[in-house]
Amino acid sequence: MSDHQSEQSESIKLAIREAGLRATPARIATLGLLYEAPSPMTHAEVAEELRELGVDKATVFRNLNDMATAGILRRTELGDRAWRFELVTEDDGHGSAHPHFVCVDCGTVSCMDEIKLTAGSVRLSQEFGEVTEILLRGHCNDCG
Amino acid sequence: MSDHQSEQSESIKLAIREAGLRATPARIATLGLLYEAPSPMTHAEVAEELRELGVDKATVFRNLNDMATAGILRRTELGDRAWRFELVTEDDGHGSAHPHFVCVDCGTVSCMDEIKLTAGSVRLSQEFGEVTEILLRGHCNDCG
DNA sequence: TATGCAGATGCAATTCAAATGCAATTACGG
DNA sequence: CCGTAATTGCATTTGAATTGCATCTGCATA
Repeated sequence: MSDHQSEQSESIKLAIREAGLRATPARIATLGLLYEAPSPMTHAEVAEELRELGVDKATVFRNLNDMATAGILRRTELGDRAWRFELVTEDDGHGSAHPHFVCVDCGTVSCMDEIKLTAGSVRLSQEFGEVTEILLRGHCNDCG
Repeated sequence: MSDHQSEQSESIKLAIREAGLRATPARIATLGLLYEAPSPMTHAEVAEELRELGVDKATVFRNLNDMATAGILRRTELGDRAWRFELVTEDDGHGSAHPHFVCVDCGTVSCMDEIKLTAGSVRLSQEFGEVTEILLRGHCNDCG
């Protein structure tokens, strides 16, 4: 028991450093937030939460982008012209075409490990290039 | 032979009016453009093309949005914070899931009319919700 | 064919997320 | 504990997208 908080905090710091970035309070708080969040958060949402900690908007923006670039976060755009960020967990790291379902209403991202293209489609898709991501977007059951 | 141009122009006008909008030069030109386009165009791209005709940016923006709302155009967001528009054709039996390939390097968007999910995947995807868009992202052949 | 007007347009101004420049601050390897 | 490069705060800038408003115009009607 006892120090869940600091344990989590420690592993968060670790993750940040492993990504080649410094473990600053703003970044730790950001990851802590996203860890609790049930769905991806926007720049603005994170900034709002961190403002009371005295963290500047621009810092939040830079951190989210930097951590996304570093691979700790996933950055998605759901069609409302606002970037959303969520933690990238180890178990969704698998390499190539990795299908996700994104609800354009609530922003929830679900992994669809079983979804596949037809064999013919896979062949056809190779004529366009190397597919690294498959994204299905729509309205999730919770949002109707 | 002869007046292909005006024939097309006429059917375009028809389509606009059927959607409950007025067939103005700007709209006719917009649809003409999208008719030729091999893949969806952004607000900016259309505006750029129509500028030489003396059409204002704002007008292009409003028209694209209006025609999308009216159902003549399909408006999609491919993850790069730019709305893209393409004609909705009758034979778009795939009114819903219409696959696109987006090159994450050069931003080129291609239509993938033939790409399909396996039947099992379609069933599985319905457990998540109503899929309105299928997006494949990756590196196109030109970008390596 | 002439006419009225709701719908459409052009232009300017505004909005708002996102990006940037720079000086001050801070994490952290040594 | 220090030095330095990364990070931050604050102000400013960018840039696509949207809006307000006065002026036009497509087109339904007489």
